[in-house]
Amino acid sequence: MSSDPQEGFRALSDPTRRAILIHLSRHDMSIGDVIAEFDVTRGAIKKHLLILEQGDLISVRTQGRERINHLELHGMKAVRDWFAYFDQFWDERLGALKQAIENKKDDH
Amino acid sequence: MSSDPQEGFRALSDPTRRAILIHLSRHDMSIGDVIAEFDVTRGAIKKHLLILEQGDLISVRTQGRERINHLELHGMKAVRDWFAYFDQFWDERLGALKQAIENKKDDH
DNA sequence: TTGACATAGTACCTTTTGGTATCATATAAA
DNA sequence: TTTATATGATACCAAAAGGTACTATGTCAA
Repeated sequence: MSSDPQEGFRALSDPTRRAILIHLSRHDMSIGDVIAEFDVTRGAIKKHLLILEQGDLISVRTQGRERINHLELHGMKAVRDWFAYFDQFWDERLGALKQAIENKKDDH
Repeated sequence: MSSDPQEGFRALSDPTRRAILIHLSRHDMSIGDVIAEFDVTRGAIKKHLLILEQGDLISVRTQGRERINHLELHGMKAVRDWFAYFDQFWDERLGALKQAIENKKDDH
């Protein structure tokens, strides 16, 4: 059912890549835009973007001579699904979720 | 408020370590118990357990000549908290959670 | 107290990772 | 059609990761 989270976990294990995801959550960015936000070379950023793409956390489309990076949550879902297993051991969270859903019910 | 998830993400990026966490979720295990479940040497497992401990995903207590490993969700919480930011981009999520809680209800 | 058992620690090896620098290619603009 | 811009690709490097083998230490049991 849920795909292998390995590439997603791998992609998320680096702080620069997580920061890139936060940026992309605000708006799509060209590679140049991303580079401007960090103090590393183009080569390094290019590799990070590739790993994020392999983890299905971003997608890339060509627009003229630019390459636009876009947040893609498919890989994130695989990771979240793996996490979901541990919810049963996490009382605090379950209570909060239950309440959230009770509240949701009231909206109808 | 929420602590740095880096060590947690790092610990979760390896499939063997994730598998160890699943095992520990069922019951505490000595290092020897963990080794018996995998096809690698004691040294390798020892390193994995150390990294899990650094990520606050497990705790270890001494019991006689054994060292008992126990699932510890503090590090997991740091990781989940980081994830929470992305919930706003994920519509689908609420439906899945609702279902999870419905299933939980049936167990009672 | 001696032997077996459970784990710790160290040294070492290979592959991966995160990074750089440099060169090549494609596209937009003058 | 040059020229500047945006990106791709390759080779290279140091450090980290994942693994092994071997030795040392602490503890239970006969």
